[in-house]
Amino acid sequence: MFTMQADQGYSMRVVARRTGLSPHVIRVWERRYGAVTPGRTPTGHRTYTDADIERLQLLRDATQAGHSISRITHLSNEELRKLSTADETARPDNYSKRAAKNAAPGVVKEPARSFLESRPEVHLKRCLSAVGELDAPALEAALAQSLVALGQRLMMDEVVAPLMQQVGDAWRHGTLRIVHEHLASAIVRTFLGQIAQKQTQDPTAPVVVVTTPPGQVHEIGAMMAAATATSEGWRVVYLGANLPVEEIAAAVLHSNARVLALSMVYPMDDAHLHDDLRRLSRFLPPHVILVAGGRAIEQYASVLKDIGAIAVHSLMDLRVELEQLRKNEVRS
Amino acid sequence: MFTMQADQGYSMRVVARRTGLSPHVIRVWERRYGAVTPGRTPTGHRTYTDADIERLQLLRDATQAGHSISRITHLSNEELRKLSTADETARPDNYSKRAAKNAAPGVVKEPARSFLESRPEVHLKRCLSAVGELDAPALEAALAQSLVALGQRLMMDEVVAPLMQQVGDAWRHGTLRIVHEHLASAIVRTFLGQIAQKQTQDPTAPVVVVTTPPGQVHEIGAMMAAATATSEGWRVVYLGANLPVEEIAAAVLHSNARVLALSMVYPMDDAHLHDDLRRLSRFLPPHVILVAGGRAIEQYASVLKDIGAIAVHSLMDLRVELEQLRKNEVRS
DNA sequence: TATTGTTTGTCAAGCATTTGTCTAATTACT
DNA sequence: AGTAATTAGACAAATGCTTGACAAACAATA
Repeated sequence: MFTMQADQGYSMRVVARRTGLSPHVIRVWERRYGAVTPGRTPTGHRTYTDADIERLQLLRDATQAGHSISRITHLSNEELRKLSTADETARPDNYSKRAAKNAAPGVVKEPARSFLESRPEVHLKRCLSAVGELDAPALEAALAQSLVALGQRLMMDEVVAPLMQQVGDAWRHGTLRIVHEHLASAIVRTFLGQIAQKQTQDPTAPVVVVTTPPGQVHEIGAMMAAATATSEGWRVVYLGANLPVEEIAAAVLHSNARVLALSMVYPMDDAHLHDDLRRLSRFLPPHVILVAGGRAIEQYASVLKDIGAIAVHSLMDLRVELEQLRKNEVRS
Repeated sequence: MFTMQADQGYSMRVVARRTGLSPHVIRVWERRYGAVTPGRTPTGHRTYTDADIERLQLLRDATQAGHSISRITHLSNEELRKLSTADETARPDNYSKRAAKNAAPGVVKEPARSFLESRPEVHLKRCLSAVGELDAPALEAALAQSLVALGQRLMMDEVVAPLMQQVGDAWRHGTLRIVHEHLASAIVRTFLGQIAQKQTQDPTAPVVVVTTPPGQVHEIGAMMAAATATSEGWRVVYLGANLPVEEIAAAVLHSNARVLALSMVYPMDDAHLHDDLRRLSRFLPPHVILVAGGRAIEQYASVLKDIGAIAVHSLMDLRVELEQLRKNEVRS
C-alpha cells in the first residue's frame, strides 16, 4: 500500500495514530503475544516498519470483529485478511460489549419557537438590506427566520423569488453591483439546497430532473423549482445551470425520470434556444413530461407549445402541476 | 513593514510567519537536526530561500501528523510529502496532548468513531459511485458520513478535493458526462455552504473575502477555502466565481476586509489573468493581504510574487496563514 | 444460575529521552 | 532608542519504556 520506508522507521505515536490502538495496547500485544517485533533506536524507543503497521491494522480489524487476540496473533496476514472480510458479511451488527462501549449516543434537539414576523415584505426588506451591506450572516439569518415564520411556500413565493428578482433589477439599474448579485446567489443557493435536502427522500417516489437549458446561466429559479418539487414528495435530480441538451436528455434517461423541469429567466431572447428546445424534445421519450417555468417562458411560448411542454407561471402553478402528475402516476 | 527582498533571501521574521513556526523552533531545528542550512548576512543574520521555506513547511506538516522531528529531518522533500499525505489518512489520535494543542481553535471534539469508516478512500469511492449513478441523495449521505467520520479537515483534503478533481478528469477523459460534473458541483456546493454556515460567526472577527478572479469558473476550491476560513474563526464574505476585478475590489473595500483569498484552478494559463491580477492589486489598499491558492497558481507565480501575494499550496497552508494573520491582527 | 479461572484492556510508578520554550547577554537593524 | 536576531545554556512538559498489578469481560464449569 504505502511502501514508504523511513530510514528510522515509524515512532510509537504514529503507529498509535494509524492503527487507532493505544500505545498501551500495542506494547502489551507485543509483550504477551509477540504480535509485532519492532526494532529499537539506540535509546530504546521502538521503530516500526510499514509491515508492522499493516499487521497491527489487520489484528485490530479481526479483534473488532470479535476474535480474541490471543488466538489470532499466530495467523499469517493472508489468513487475517480472510478472517475479517468473512466476518464482515456474516454478522454485521453483532458487536461485543467491549467494542461497543466507545459508541457515542446520538443527540437530538428541537429548536424553540417564538413569536415571529408574519409579513413577507418585512422579511424581504431585511434580506435586501443584508445584500446591500454584503452581510452574508445577516442574509442567512433573515432567510432562516422567514422560513420559520412564513413556511416554505410563502417564503419562496414572497421572499426568495422577489429578492433575486429585485437584486437582478437593481444590478441592471446600477443601484447594486455584480458582487451583490453573486453574494445573494451564493447564499440563496446554499439555503435552497439545504431545505431541499432536509425533506425525507422516498426512494419509490417519481423522479423529476431540474435544470436550465443551454445559455441560461441563472440558477436560482431552478433551485426554487427543485425545492418545491422535493417538498411535493418528488425525488429531484438537480443538475445546475446551462447544460447542453444531450446532457439533459442523458440524465433524464439514466434517472428514469417522469418529468423534466426547465427554468428560463435570462437572457430573455436567445435565438439558439428555440432550436435547442426542439432538439431536446426529440431526444426525450414520449412519456416524459416537460415543464417550463421562469420569467422568460413567454418569449418561447410557441416553441414550448409545439413540443408539448407545460408552461407554469409561478411556483404555485408548479406545485399544482406536480400534484396532478403524481396522481396520474399512481393511477397508471 | 513587509520587506520582501528576494535577492537577499527571506528574514527570520518572514519565515516564521510563513511557516507558523516560532523563531525559537526554527533555530533549534537547525541546531539539533540540521533541518535547514540558511545562508548568513555578513553580520550573522540568517537568510532563507524559498526552498528552505518549503522544506520547513513540509517538516511542520509531518510533525503535526505525529512524526518525531528527529526521525524525519534526514528525509528528502519527496519523502516528506508522501509521508504527510499518507498520514493524513490516519485517524486523529486521542493520546497525544502535543498534537492536540496545535489544533485550530473553534473546532469541536469529534465523537468516538470505532464504528465509522476512517479510510478516506472508502468515502471517496462511495461519493464517486453516487455521482456515476446520478444519485444525489446518496452523494449527500456519503458526504455527510465522511464529514462525521473524518472531521472537516481530512474530509476536505481527502474526499471533497479528490472527488471534484476525479470527476473533472473523468469528464475530460470521456468516462463521465457533463451532467455528472454538474450534479457533483451542485451537491458539493450546497454541502460546503452548509458546513461553512454552521460555524458560529463572531461579528468582531476579521473579514476575509473569498472568490475567484475573472475567467476562473470553478467554484469548489473557493468554497473549500471559505469553509476553512470560517472554521479558523474568520468572517467570510463569499462571492462565488468569476468576478471582475473592480467588483472584487469594491467588495473588499466595502466589507473592510483584511484578507482577500483567490482560488485559481482552471484554466491553467490565461493571458488576461496576469493583467487582471496586477490591476486588482492596484485597486486594493496596502493593508489588505492577498492570498492565492489552487492548482493553477504555479502558472501565475511571478505575477503573484510581484504583487506581494502569498501563495498557499494546500488547505493546511491556508489555515496556517490565516492563523498568523489573525495573531498579527490582535497585536496591532 | 452461580462460581470458577482465563483473557484482555487499562493503569501506576519510576526512570530515560525528546522537544518546545525560556533566559541572559550580545550584536544588528531601523 | 527601541525593536529584532544571535548564541549558549538550561528547563519543563510530553512522550516512551519497563515492571507489575488490577478489574471488567468472557468462557466453562458445577
